[in-house]
Amino acid sequence: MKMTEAPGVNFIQEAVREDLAAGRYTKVITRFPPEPNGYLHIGHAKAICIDFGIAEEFGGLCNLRFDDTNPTKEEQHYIDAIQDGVRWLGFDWGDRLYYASDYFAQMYEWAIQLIRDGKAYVDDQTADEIRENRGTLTEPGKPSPYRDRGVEENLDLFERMQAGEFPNGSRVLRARIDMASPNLNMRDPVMYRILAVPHHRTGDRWKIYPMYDWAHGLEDSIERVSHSLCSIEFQDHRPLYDWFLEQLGIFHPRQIEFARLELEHTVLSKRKLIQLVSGNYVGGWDDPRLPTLAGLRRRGYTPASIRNFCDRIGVSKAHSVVEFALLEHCLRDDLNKTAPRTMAVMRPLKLVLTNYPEGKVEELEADVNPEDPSAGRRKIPFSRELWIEQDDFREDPPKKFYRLSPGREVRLKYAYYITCNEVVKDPGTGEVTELRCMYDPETRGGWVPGGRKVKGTSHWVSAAHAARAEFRLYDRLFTRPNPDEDGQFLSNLNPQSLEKISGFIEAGLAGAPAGARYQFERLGYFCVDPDSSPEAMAFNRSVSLKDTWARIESNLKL
RNA sequence: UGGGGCGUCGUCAAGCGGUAAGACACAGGUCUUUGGAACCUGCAUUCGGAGGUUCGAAUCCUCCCGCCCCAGCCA
Repeated sequence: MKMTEAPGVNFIQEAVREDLAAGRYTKVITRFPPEPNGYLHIGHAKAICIDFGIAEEFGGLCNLRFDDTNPTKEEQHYIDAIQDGVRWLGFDWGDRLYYASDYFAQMYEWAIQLIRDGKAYVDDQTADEIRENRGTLTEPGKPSPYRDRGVEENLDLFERMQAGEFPNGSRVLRARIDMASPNLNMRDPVMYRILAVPHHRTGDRWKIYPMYDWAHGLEDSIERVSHSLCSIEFQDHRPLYDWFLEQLGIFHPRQIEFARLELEHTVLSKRKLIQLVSGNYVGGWDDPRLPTLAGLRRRGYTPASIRNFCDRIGVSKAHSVVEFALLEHCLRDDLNKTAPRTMAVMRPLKLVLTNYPEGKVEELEADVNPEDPSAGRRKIPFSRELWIEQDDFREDPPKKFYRLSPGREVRLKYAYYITCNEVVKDPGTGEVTELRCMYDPETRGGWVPGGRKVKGTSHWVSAAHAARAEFRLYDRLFTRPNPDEDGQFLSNLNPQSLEKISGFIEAGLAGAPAGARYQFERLGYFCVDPDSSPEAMAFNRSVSLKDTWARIESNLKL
């Protein structure tokens, strides 16, 4: 890594810095405010990194606040899962765990204040009427017939809304702002709706629930949040956010918006993710092909790699779609330094060393991680019959193919030089079923005293010692970079996004705990899936190693 | 066509009037018991377009073009 990288100050850091310098705020408080109605995904990870990152950078604090203002969609188990996800990502909110629902009483008081000031009114129009009278993008809205109701009547009606006297949806409380505003959000937005349904935290205490625009700024204000960071679609809501705070004359946080993350070949909208899960297009919220935190975690992504990714994509207001390759790079970068190496064969081809004594077993030594000498060495059993990768042999090798072929000598990693003498085929299909080779006893460990070089090195496992294992190979979930480009994202699913194959692992790996990560040499990074057992190990391929040969070969074909 | 926002390399993204950072990707090379990693080299005479201001413009002004968001009693 070069040290020429600029300090990198994004526009939010700049704004916070200025606010502090100007004395507008004395302490930086941010918040991550998920609604507990779904699972966290990598887009949330970006927001989490920004929210907690800004707080930390300026010596402040970040609140974890559940924005639980809509009991029809929210559930306790989402609250648990979200906390688990934030913690896993590596962030700590300490004792700053808050709920919007804890502020409902205060919000109610403030609503009464606005009614008294003539700045809010109860509207008896139906939802359809409200929509029709809101006007359009080019035409102003029409005032509600109830807009000029007297203060006492509004007060009475509002109290009775909360008392449960009216059916759901029959009335709303609206802010009295400007029905002709070019910003639709300012055309007398709804503050409360009647929703006599039990809330997962407040039970049946409330018959009315606050809307986002009314509630969010108040929540921020109550918590003395200095900088309320959110995504770009809330820009149009900022005038309203500010309006409520001004009318109430309470502590006024600053809302700053940034572009949300989009990733190629996947979807990050709650709605689409739900469709994938409930339609059984994937195995669940933690399907390793999903960009959910649970999915990435099961796939083998490390928290550090995701944080690093969020760091590298930067923060701006420009609509951006990041290539998947960057996320993969961040994972490889992390795992290369930390993952223990081991050998596994995904697509086995039998190899017999004809001059190696039958029944003999040697213990050979190998690095656990060549990038990290402190990781030590490990022992691997070697014997006469081995499994190697089918891809490592070509009967008729193309140009630049350095691996094994008839008459050619290659190295078995950490073991011996071998030469292929005979190719055994299935007489029926012509398929290569076995390679018969000779090893050079002088090359033990994979070195040759004189310096005779060999161009290829293959990984292998001893047939007598290896354990069977399942490998789950994942590919992009969608074939198109922008899956919903045609509005038909479900029809753009990649039918080859999951391939399960059976191969061999070093025996010592059986029994490795779920979540354990390894590099299978020359193949990629894998992690133990939770549905493994010592007798039936299953490994998820987190990401492959870069494959130069595959690139050369595909360039040759072009 | 109302309002808001955004347009700098294939993808992100610095740049804040003084003569286009960096990362990923890609291409070539060195090295190598992972065709991995590491290392080296190359990769925007140009910043959506056109005018203008200026000794000097990606940065300032004007007009134009394109993309995104907003008409939930969702957040």
